[in-house]
Amino acid sequence: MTIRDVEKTKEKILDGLGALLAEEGFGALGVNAVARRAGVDKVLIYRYFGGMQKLLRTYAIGGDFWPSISQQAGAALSELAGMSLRDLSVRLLKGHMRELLKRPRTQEIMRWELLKRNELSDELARAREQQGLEIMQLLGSLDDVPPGVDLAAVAALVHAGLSYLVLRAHTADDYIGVGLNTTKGRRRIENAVETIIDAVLRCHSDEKENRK
Amino acid sequence: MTIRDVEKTKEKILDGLGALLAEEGFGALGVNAVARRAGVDKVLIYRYFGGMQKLLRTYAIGGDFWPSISQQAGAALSELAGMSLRDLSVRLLKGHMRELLKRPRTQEIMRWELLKRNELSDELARAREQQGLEIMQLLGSLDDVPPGVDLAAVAALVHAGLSYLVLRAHTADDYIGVGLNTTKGRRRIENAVETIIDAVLRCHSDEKENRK
DNA sequence: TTGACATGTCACTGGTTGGTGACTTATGTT
DNA sequence: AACATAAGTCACCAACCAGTGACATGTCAA
Repeated sequence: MTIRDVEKTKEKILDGLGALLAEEGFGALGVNAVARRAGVDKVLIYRYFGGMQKLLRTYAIGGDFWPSISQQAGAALSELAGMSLRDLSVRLLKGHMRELLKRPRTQEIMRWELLKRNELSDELARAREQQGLEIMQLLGSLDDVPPGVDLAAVAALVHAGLSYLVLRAHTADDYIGVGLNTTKGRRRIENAVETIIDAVLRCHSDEKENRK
Repeated sequence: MTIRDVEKTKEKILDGLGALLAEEGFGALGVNAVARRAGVDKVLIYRYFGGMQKLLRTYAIGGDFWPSISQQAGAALSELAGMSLRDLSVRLLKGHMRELLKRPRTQEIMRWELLKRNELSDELARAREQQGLEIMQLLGSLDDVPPGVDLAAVAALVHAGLSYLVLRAHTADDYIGVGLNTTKGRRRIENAVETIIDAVLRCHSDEKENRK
């Protein structure tokens, strides 16, 4: 009765998984649920993907979930070369938040990544880690990195903070008095990023002697 | 045959839930699993707690999950009064990470909080938010907050970053090249906190004019 | 001691899960 | 036209799930 088109069916399955993930979260995931949502017999999931695990892998690896460096920066890679370390850092961090806000499915995958360690989570982490390192390489190549500042650690901390605040916005409205779901709150967060980057990149003297 | 002690049984159930949560994560949660783990008939969960939902609420609200302010600061409240804004901020943030690292069940609750919004997640968020505001009040009362710096937003960002890195350590080993499960990596993160706080609290001048 | 009730055990339901084998039917090749 | 194979449907399995009713038994008050 139905048209027989493998690619189309595969697509339906992946779309169904994505929709289910975005709307219900991964708590609702399962072969039956995905098949039902995709309007497809679940046996096809086994035949085409080899089971739920591999389907998830195909989905998470293949999709357009992870914004590229230029997407995060909001500019072509060629333009980035001329920027100052400060501008580049701020652009990338702000862009990270902005892009992540636009991608509910990516958020869902990130939430899912926090749960349980397995081969897939490791694979996702590896891919993401590589991009992070590329970005740090880009930043580190600039010559005005202040001495005594562990830029990677600072960037990791701020980057992680932005990620968490975006993920947290899904289930909470405020974080230490900062609104997570208002434009005002988001601007406060963006300004905090600027404040931190500006301060760290400028005030680097007497960092060492002060610590001990 | 068995001793009949309601309180003991309730405790067994809550302990079972906690152990299950810490070891398997909330993916494995359920009336049957908890009852099995606690060595108790599941019907008692319904009788004593009114179902899984309310059991979870009792668990999450009642337990010693959220470190107090003095726990985070690693000092009595009375001692905190004399500290500088810089020292207090650093102590609280570092303490937050340290305490969170020691509490796998709290981590699990936090992961769970990210998933789905409901009455319980709202209640947890409210309680946590209140403590966060208390801390900010404590910090804000000090008179050396630099003008033009949104301390709450900066604190929220760093606090969120530490939280995310701790949660992430469960399923990944690195974050932008920073080790999450090594003492060296944790020290880098702690130093980054210091770097940021130091820089933000000291370099506040010409913040405004520079932005535009 | 008797009776009432709280405490805990057991068995069962209806529904869902992941997974598999058998089946029908369309498609494309010879 | 005959055929092999791929595409999709269907029925079924054992295991698990949440939830409930019936029952046995310990505890305590009258």
